[in-house]
Amino acid sequence: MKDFPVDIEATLFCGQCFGWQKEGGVFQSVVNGVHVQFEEESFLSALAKDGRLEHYFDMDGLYAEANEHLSLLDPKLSSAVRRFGGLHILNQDPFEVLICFILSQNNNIARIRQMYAKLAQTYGKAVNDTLHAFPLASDMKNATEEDFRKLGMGFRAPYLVDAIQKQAILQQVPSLDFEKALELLMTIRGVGPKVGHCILLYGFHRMEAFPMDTWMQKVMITWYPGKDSTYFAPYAGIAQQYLFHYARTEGLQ
DNA sequence: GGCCAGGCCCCAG
DNA sequence: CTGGGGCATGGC
Repeated sequence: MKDFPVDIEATLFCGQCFGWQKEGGVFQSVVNGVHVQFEEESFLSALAKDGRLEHYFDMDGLYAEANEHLSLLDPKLSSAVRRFGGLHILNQDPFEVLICFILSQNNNIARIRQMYAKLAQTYGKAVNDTLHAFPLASDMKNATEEDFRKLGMGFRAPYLVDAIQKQAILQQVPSLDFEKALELLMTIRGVGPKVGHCILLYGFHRMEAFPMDTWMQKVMITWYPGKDSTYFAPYAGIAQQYLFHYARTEGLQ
C-alpha cells in the first residue's frame, strides 16, 4: 500500500473546518493564534518551520494503515481511498470546533464560513491588518444573545451563549469514554448527536465518531444498508470523512 | 424568488 | 421513544 501524500485541498475544504482561504494558490488561515500561509509546493517546508502544524495536519496519523484496512472492506471504500486517501482529519481547537458545528445546523457550508469570518472579525484577536484569529471563549464571554443575533447568527445565538458559558467542560472530555463524553457535550444547548460526534472527531480525534448528517444518512441507506459505523471500525471517523466527501463531490450513484 | 442547508428543540401522542 | 413543525439567514 503506497503512502498517500496529504491532499491539502480536500483536507481544508471538505467541511471539517471553516477558516481557511485559498487565493491565487495560497492557503491561509490562523491556527492556534498563529498566522499560517503557504503554497501547495511549500507545504512540507511550512510544516518544518512550525512543529505544531505537524500535529494540526495529523502528520503522525495512521493513514497508511487506515487506508489499507478500509480499502479491503468493499469496492466503494476502495474507490474512496484511491480518490481521497490523502484527506487528513485535522487536530483542531475543541472550542472552535464546538462553535463551528453549533453554527452548522440547518445551514450550508458557504454560510458557515461567512459566520466564522464574522465572529473572527468581531471578537478575535488581530494577527495583522486584515486577518483575525477565531475568538477564544474568553474573547466572547461578555457577548449576549442579542449581540450574536445582530451578527447574523440567527436562532443559534442562544446556543452560542450557552456553549461559551460551559466551555470548561471540554477539558473533561479527554478523560472520558466515548459515550460519556458525548453525553457531557450534549448538555450544551444546540449540541445533539450529530454535532457531538463532530466535536469528538474534529476536536478530540476520536476515531469512533461517525457524524450522521443528511449526506451520511443517504450514504448509509444507498451504499451500506443494514450496516452501522461499527462496520468501519476502528477507522469509522476516517471512513465517514472519505464517504461524506465522496458523496458531496461526486454524488451517490 | 423560492428552496434548502454537515440539526436541534420542543411538544404532542 | 418516536415523529413532525419551527427555526434565522443568505447562497444558490
